[in-house]
Amino acid sequence: MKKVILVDGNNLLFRSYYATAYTGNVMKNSKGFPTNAIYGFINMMNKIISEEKPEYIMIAFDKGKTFRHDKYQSYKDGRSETPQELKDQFPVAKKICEAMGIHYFEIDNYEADDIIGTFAKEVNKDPEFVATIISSDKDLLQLITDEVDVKLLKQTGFIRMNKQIFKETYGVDPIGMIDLKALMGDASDNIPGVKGIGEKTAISLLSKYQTLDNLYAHIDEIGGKTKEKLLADKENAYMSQDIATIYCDVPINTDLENIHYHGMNALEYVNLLEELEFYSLIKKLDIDKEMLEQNRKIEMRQEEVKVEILENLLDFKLEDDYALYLEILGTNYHKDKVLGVGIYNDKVSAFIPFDVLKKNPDILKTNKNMLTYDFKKISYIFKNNHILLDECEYDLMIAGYLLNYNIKDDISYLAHTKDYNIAFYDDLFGHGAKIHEPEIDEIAKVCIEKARFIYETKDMFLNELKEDGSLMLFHNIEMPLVEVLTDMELTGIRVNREYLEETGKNLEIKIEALEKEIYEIAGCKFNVSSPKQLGQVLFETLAIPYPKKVKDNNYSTSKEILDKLVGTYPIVDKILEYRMLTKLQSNYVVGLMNEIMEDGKIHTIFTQTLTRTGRLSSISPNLQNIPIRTEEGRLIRKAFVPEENSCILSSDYSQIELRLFASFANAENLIDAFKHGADIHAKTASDIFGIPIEQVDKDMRRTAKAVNFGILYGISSFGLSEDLGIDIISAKGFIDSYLETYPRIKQYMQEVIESSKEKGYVKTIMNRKRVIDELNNKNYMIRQQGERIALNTPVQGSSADILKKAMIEIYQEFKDRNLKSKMLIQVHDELVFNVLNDELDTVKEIVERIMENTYQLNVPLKVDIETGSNWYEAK
DNA sequence: GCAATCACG
DNA sequence: ACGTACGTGATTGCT
Repeated sequence: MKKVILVDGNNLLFRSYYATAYTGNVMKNSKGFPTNAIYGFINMMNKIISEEKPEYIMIAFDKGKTFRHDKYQSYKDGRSETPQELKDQFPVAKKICEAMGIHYFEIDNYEADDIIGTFAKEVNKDPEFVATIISSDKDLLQLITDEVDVKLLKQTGFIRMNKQIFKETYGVDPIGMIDLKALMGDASDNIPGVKGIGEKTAISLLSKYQTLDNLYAHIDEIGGKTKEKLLADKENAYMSQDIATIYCDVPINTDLENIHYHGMNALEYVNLLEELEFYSLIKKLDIDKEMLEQNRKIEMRQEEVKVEILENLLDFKLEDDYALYLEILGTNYHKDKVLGVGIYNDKVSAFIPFDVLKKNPDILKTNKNMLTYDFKKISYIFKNNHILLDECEYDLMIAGYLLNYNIKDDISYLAHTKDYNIAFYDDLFGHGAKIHEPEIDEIAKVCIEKARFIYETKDMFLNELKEDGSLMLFHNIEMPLVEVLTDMELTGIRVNREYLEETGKNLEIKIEALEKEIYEIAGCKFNVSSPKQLGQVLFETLAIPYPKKVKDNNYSTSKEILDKLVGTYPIVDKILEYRMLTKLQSNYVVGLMNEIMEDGKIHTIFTQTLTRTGRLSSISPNLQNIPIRTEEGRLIRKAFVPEENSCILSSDYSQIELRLFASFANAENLIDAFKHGADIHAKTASDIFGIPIEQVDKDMRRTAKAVNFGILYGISSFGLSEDLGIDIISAKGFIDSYLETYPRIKQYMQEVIESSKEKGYVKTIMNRKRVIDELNNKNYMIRQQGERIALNTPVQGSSADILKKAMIEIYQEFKDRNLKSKMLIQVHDELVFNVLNDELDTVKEIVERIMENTYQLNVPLKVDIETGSNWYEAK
């Protein structure tokens, strides 16, 4: 059997276009050429090829007005005009087909359907062949035969329609589809059919009379209104039949050997992908990259860099500001091998291998300005290896981040957006397990290219920052923060390994016991950590009623669901406990122990250029999500201990986000409450329930607290009801009551949404700008999400701004006063320090003063400070 | 490599 | 009728 694939090209492109176009922002390359339909099209074609493994394949496209228009001028009337952005993509898609090695057909006056029909007919003639048609258009189902089936594309996935399934679904043979349409018409193609006859009647008529001809031959057997309708529209019925019939004799060469699939022309294909800027697709290709590189025309805007590898530094001197790029082998600069640095300015274009640099640790202390990409990485590595370094006032990674570019470790992504064609890191060095060290010449070249990119684009990026009004943020917050974070990363936090080991053993015992109990109740052994297996055991084997509507035939076993079953089914309690304990074990006991370095400390990396709000993130390991909400989890914090003669001090802002929100909205009522140091959730409860604050009970306070949180996130009655476990109506009641009580908040929220929609972005108090594409989206849900982002970002982002500013000032004051205490960790609204015992009072005073006063608002900022002999005690 | 889950603010 | 609170990271199971 030889497999033939017949693809409806028009259908695929339309689907791909509309699959993403509803966002209102069609994907384009940097030249502004729309690419979204092609992107989806390529992915779909790759999928088809990998799934079907065809020996023969062709794609058909529509061309010109079809013969159907001549016969029936209203054919396809009422369809909206094809958007120009989609039209533009057709010619390129055809080029892609050619490059992929797939023959495409377009014949004037015929639709893709007809071409496919013609090939299907050919396949039917030759018993050696079978065919599969790919489309989401049900019209093509009429072509189904014993040799031809249809892969009917759905929103997700597909249905394979063959003769048998078709008959079961529609009650007639596939060819009967035509007569079905003749009777019921087709609104999408504006085929009239018989007026007043729909799918139900049409199917029942045809299952009795099989064909249109036969039906009219026995018209007298039919009674009443149906007969009248059939007779009145007989002409339309036959005309519709004609139009609905796919024409299977298009004048083309149907020799199947012409559509034999031999695979792509890699060179041509990659050149096209490059033009389209589909770098991710290029990377996925499994081809000989070197051969390709040599063959393909590289249109680098830049001329080749000069590459000088310095094995000794006798003649090396830097007399001007310079860009420096440091390359490592991997993604974790705390652990991975350092390869060397590329250095570039108008006079120098050189690479210094790291071992050479280590032997000359003062060669880069020039008192000129250094320009960088990821200054924190450089400064960490230099300081860790006792290499002196110059001041840095410009880091491209941070500039790009503030400008809303998508920043990755690999500078090449940013470079490509500015037409610098620098090799991607993964292509040169590999990824994950396949990582390897290339020849030094290659490393040197790419490293210098990166330095040149930094050097040459500095003024341009600074200008962009200036236009956005973010220069202050850049110079006064983010750049100075680098040194603070470097110091925190270098310092690290001491960890009690024995304590973790002990905890791990205890957990192990409890987990094993629980496992046994769970198997016993379930009556079988299974992997409790597998949501799939667990779902089956709970809701099928044990037949526990599923508390929510079943989605996609899949049971969720999330905490949210299981919590509803707690107390009723003992196994559920045990599973939740099992989950909690295994989480502690794998993530916090084993996970943290693996991250302890030789000095007995954990050194996290603070990612400064990732979050969309301005917060930091913490990786390898994440020290911003150490448990605290449950006692068992919280005990993990006992493993984080101070140095000699020191204690742990934790200082966290009380309700900073709510204070900011009240301040921005100028909600006097709330601001006053904060000024008087009231319990803000109790105060809110008193206001929305309209009772004196003394009468607020626990439950009311809890409700008010949830509403306060909800407001910060851009509340919805559904979300609140889920959170509180109440019905949506009551939740809506609370929200309405809140907004009535605080009309300023309501007004502020409306203003934020309005202005953000107009501008397309929001800003924080320190002019951190977040572009929100979702705001003017055509899709309601996405627009709503944009509005929530617009409401939340100024709050979350300003809070981040303030804490960053405080960190810089605290760091500076420690330095100025020669304190030995150290800032260790930042957790969004909290700072953790190692404090020398004899510095405790001083540090407390500094931290509290700076955090509370670093930024003046019309609400006070308050911090709570605790100390202890470990992080657990400092609560 | 992705989805599900759950840890934090 | 939709599908639902903002921002993160690590581990596990599974394709």
